[in-house]
Amino acid sequence: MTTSSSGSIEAPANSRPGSSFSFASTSFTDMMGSSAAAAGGASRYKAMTPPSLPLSPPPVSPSSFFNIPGGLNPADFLDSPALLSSSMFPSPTTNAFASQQFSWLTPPQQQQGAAEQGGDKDGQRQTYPDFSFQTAPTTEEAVRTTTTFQQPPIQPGAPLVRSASGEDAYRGQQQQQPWSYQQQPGMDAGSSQAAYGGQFQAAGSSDAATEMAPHVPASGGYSQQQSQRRSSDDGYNWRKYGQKQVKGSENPRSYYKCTFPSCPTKKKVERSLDGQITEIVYKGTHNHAKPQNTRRNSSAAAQLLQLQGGDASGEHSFGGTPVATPENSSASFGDDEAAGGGSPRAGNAGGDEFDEDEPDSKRW
DNA sequence: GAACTTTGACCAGAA
DNA sequence: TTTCTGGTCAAAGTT
Repeated sequence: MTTSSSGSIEAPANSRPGSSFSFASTSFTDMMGSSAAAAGGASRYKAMTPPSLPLSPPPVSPSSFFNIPGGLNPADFLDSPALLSSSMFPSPTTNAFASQQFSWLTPPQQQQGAAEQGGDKDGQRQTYPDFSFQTAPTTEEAVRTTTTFQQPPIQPGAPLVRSASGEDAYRGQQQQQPWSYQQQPGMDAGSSQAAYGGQFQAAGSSDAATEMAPHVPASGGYSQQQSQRRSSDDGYNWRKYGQKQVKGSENPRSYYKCTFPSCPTKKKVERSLDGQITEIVYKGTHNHAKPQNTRRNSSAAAQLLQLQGGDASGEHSFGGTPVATPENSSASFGDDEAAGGGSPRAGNAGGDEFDEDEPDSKRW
């Protein structure tokens, strides 16, 4: 079984360019990975919390990453109902935005069923441009998770690209739109995604969030280089072992292996020329728990949960909906970049770090 | 010195 | 069989 997801959030068409943003969601598969599997794979969760509450404030340095009109308090912006409006986030029940952006997608479980029924030829890959959790794989068979990032949000008519391998994925569109946030060159999608959609989780089995973990530039000067070097933000450690220029795509594809001994999990990451992640494909499942006592497993998620009214252990709920715990998930938030270099503001809810950013944590 | 990235070369499967 | 392509290896360089 294969799970994948991708998604995007876009601001209402009439929103102000400076205050709107879009982001491509990560699959956050790991959020559901082990836990869901452990639970029998029957659980399905949906992120109810809007991605509007980044664990960290927007990058301090000027950037097109997130433009906030002058005079607009970022905090206010984050609290703005507009950011939480249904027009920007999928309905928890329909997975569709008010604009019906994702009306085309099939709920994960349905897709799974479809795959089982032959809906998906190989039955191995599906793309869920929504933010709902999916049942984690229950077998050891290779699981491939695709996370497709898009610069502009998925448009209703966006072309669905099917790769030679039969993988479906929405590719990031090259053309940029005024209302789309622009990721800083060199800043991986994780940063942006985490910043604006860290809470969103899609299902999967592995740790899809990898590249998307919240390496939000720390106010104290987060190392962008570090951010790029570290390929994993999903709680697992990855080692890049190859890079290829895939024919038919101008984006180089990088290959990563889980560094855990004997762990067969691999992932492919495609980045656009400007460094934005356009696709992530996971292959295999981790045969180990996420490394602990690592910054990767930082408590960003925990804090997030706390912010959401949950706690860092046990079952949490976003807006009343149970979600994977930081422990069992490799949600994008809570990784290296996020925790370690990236988002100290993630707080120390679950750990011992980020003290220097406590002010930020409190602020947020 | 360990861990990681980079990058050219190699290998295997598909056309 | 040959060619093409994706995936992987491994040495060298970097952090």
